Amino acid sequence: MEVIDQWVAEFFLLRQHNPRASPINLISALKLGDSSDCIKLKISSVLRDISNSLIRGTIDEGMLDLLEILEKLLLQQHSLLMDSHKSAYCWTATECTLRFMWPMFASDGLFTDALERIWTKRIGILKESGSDLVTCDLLKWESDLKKALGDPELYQRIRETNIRGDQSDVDESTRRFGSDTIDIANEARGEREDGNGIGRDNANDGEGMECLENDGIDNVNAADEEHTVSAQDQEHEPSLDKGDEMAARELKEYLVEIQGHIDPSTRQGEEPNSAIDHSVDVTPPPTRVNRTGTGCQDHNEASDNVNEKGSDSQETWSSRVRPRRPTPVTLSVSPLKKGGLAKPHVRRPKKFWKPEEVEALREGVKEYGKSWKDIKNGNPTVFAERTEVDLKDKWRNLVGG
DNA sequence: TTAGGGTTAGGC
DNA sequence: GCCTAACCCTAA
Repeated sequence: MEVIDQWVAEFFLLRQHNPRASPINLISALKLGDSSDCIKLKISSVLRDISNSLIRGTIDEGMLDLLEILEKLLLQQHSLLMDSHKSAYCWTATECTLRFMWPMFASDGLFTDALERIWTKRIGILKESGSDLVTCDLLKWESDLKKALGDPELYQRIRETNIRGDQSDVDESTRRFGSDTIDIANEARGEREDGNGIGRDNANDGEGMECLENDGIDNVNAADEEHTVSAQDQEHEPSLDKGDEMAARELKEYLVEIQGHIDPSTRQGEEPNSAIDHSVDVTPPPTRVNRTGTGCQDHNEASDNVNEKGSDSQETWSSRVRPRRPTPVTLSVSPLKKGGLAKPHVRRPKKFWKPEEVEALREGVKEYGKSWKDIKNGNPTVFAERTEVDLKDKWRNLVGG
């Protein structure tokens, strides 16, 4: 019976795209056991909930605790960390920082505090422990966010390209695309489609937003999400607070259960330890800052965040910002057929082969034959700026073919 | 992923 | 205009 329950749970996790529905409910109802597979399934359900929270903008820093605990649990089971787990951590950390960028400025201090609290202290500890949660993307975000502190132009650019879309200034046809939904969902699935995540950004993403190696939070379908959330927002807006409150409570209870796997002394009904429950109050003062006419827009006033304290009646900020794209990384080789070039049919600048490249190619052919991919992978430094096709073409020239 | 034909750009 | 090297496209 438990096997069937697992199937049902897996099906639910794979198919449900409603950010307002918590998969934890079903997992709990099915009364799954504590086997390794079941725990992974439960972890997946938590990741799905975090994904939903990101989509809805209801993420808070307590999620970072949760994700860190999940990593410990997986380590205990000698299981590998899922990419979606790492991505969730990166996005959550970034989201919890970005929310302080709008409408405030760096000089207001809250952004600085968030940098110190999340990136310097929390992630600093992870770095020291060699955590797998510290990914390339996370480090790039850290670099950019800290750089933005002393660079008003970068601060402004990040702020403008990562805030949530406007709900009042845009016309009806574009409103839905201004929502977090499509972007988050695109991010989640897009990189599976185009490999390197290149060339799929909208105009706001600007130059260089090219790198995303992870596969995002699993199972999110952009079209479904977009449709679902829009419809849900329209149909159920009056009950948002109550529903979110329940989801927050479910998630917290679930956290206790998961933590129990790590620390048997922690059991259902007990309060999570302080490491879990010390999520900060990220609700900024209720006063509004005048808009500056930078193209940034006013945002949805409806509060949909009960994970943050005091959000019942006052506006919160988590619904305004969310991580959008990984930080800029310039590829050394343009992807030829994946839309990575600004315009189609723009040729790469001609780059003549250096003698050491030719020599490495000769050696590579001796070792691997005409397996251009292996040759390139066998000498990634020398061939950093060459594609497999380049290698093939050069060899053709060399042998006079 | 690879092979092979086509295109482009620069030198002569 | 021809040759060459590098880049691009497409079929298998």
